[in-house]
Amino acid sequence: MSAVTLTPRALYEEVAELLRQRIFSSELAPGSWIDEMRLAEEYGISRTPMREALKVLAAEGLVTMKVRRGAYVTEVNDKDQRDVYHLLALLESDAAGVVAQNASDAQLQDLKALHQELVAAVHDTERFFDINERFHMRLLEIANNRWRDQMVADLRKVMKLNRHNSLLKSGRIEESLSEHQALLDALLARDAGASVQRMKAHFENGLEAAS
Amino acid sequence: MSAVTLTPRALYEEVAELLRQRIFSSELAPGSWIDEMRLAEEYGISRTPMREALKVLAAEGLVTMKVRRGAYVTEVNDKDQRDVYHLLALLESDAAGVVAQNASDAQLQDLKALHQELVAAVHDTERFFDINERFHMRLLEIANNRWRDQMVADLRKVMKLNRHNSLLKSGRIEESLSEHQALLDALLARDAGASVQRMKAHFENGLEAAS
DNA sequence: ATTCATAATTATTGATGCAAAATATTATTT
DNA sequence: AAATAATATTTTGCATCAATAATTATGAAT
Repeated sequence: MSAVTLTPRALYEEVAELLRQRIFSSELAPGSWIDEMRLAEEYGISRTPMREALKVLAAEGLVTMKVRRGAYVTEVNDKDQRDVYHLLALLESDAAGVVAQNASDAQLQDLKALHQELVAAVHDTERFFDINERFHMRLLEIANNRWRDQMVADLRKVMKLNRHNSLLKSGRIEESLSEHQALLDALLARDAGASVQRMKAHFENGLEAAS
Repeated sequence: MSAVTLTPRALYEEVAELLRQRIFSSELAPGSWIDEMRLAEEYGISRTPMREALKVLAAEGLVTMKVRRGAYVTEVNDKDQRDVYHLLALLESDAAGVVAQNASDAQLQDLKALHQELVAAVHDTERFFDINERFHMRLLEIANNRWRDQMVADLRKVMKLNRHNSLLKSGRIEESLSEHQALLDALLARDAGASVQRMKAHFENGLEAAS
């Protein structure tokens, strides 16, 4: 009869997540106006948590607020796409350098294990993307800078706004894998400079593929 | 007699700015609970815009929301301080590299002019800090990446939380000036690599001084 | 006397209502 | 017929109100 605490997160957090889904699925198209009242009714909630959710998304860069004109889904043009990519490359390659220098042997082995999972999933696209994401996240986690984690998370969300989505096109799996291998080698050799360069190269190739 | 309400910003934006001031002045101390009702009464507003303002600050990292426990001023320990500094150095030094490569001659002259103002203000601490800030902002503006601008702005706000505040201690004005000079030289020579290194050095020295 | 449970108080979170502002539409005048 | 002004409708934004959850204090039982 346990009346479970049905409030793991606040309502506005819950709503923010729902809105993210609809934005990423292009159900809410970039540039389009967000009818907060309509959505609130649809979800069966009031406008207050809806507006708070919109402000959270605005902080993440997914929506932009115009004074007295409400919320709009952020439009990312090609330049924005490149700019965000540039920053992701910068932040993650720096993280790679930090990991090469400071990670424990156990942590490096952890990354190696993840990479081997990646190799095994080379023919399962879905799974490959998933593990790839986990590899990058694990690396950031080891780099141990919560402020960077937050920024990378936000940038990755913005990245998903673009139609040529994907930090990884399906045609690029083999190349991506060999780039990962090269990165892992540099990390295991504890070569910070090489790790930074390899990660940067990994992103630059990714951007080219996305254009 | 035009009592124009002239709403440049929404009320919650206005309130957010007021709260920032009180946080930076340590009137609202790190770790302390923010009594939203009391503050709303004090400002003579309702709790709705106050709560929206708090969510904006939460997005910036200045306050942290705890579920069903309200808002707390973010505590930044020494590691956080170093982490944020590290990211600022990374982002701004990258910006310096971009400027060295892509800025127009007129834009570089603009920076040079600002630097000369800086030299002239060497004995006016207040003014020196102000112009220094403008130099960094101008450089970012020229680097022309709005996502980075947003991140740097947020990081600088968080930086101000710490008691050993200052991206620039007053005892370090002369050193800081010569570092700026070296940076400017690299920029004018359009040497991207050197520009990155000089900016990074500038920050690393700053961190040392702050510890 | 100490611990556990229950009740009360306090503060956050969600809903509803109202006013102001902006935009669009219609009517009137040139 | 076109342009400008006025009105009406739509929507944001702020305030008030109600309910839920958490913490603290008090009382009872071991």
